[in-house]
Amino acid sequence: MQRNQNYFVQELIDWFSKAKRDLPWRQTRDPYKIWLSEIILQQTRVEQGLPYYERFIDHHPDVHSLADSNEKDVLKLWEGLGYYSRARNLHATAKFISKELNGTFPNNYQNLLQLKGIGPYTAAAIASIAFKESTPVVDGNVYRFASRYFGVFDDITQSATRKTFESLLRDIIPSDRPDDFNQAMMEFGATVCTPSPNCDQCHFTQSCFAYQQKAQNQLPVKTKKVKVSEEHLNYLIFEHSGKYLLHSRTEGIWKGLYQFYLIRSKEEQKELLNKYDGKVTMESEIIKHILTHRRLWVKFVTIEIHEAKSFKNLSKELGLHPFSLEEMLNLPRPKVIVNYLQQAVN
DNA sequence: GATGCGTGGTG
DNA sequence: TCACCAAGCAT
Repeated sequence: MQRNQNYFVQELIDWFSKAKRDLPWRQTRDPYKIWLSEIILQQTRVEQGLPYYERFIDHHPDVHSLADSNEKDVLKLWEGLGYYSRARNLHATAKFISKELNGTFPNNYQNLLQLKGIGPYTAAAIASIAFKESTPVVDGNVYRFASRYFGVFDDITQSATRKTFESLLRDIIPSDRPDDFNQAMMEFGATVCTPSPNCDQCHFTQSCFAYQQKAQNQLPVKTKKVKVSEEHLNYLIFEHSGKYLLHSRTEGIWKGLYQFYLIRSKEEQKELLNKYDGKVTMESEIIKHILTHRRLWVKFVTIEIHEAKSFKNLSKELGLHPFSLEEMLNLPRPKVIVNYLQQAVN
């Protein structure tokens, strides 16, 4: 196994030396230039970031020049690239390195990680490329390529999964060429093992888990982003002789806590009433109360939400989370609550 | 740990 | 058309 992995690493680095794109930050080991390129390339394609890199180097060839600039000018140079906090952090870090560190860059992963705008990926990239530290980078390309090649099914949207990949790669990253290995992994993911992979031009199909299992489209595992669609929270507030009808949640989050009756639905309130008319369910019994028992004071409060927001967070935001029974008895009158809810929606 | 942050490309 | 994605980070 170890022998096979050595073979994989060697083939990958050989491929990289032949196929790598000729990019300006690959012509230098100046940590300032490596750093600048990595910040620009965060969530940004090479073609989009390249002209910005050139412009920054023209205006600010070293960290002192950038530090002596002002934030407004830096933002002007950044204009159109997006994620503008990157520019503010870039400038702040340039000032820190220039003034506090006398222009000397931190030269290892842990110290780089302390700098503003530098997270796990960027710290590993700079440490390996500028300082030859054997620390693996894990970015979107690496997740894709490594999960397919090695057959890793961990959900990459879970932050704990980063450790799985770091550990796997730490075992195979060659200590003499961590820079080439890291860049080769990313370059391969960016040009061959793309989301819709180019397996016909891949060197590694013989030993690729996904290719052999025809699982390219199953990897990497990424839990689906929740589709954004409307949903209604229908709160039923019953009042009779100054008393309010509540119930205790029987399951899920907030089990045992009290709340007003709630019917979650995709439908508008009117369709909801039609849907439950005549059906024998707990909820329909409540609907019947609404329709027939006029002496009950009943108010429907319907709130439109998007599924993209978790129910838990939205409820908290709107102040709809259930209360203990004791708290519930001390609530203001329902009408006040209704007004509050409607305001919260606006 | 979930969420917001931006612009541009892709199938 | 549009969901998804691209060398992530801060909060």
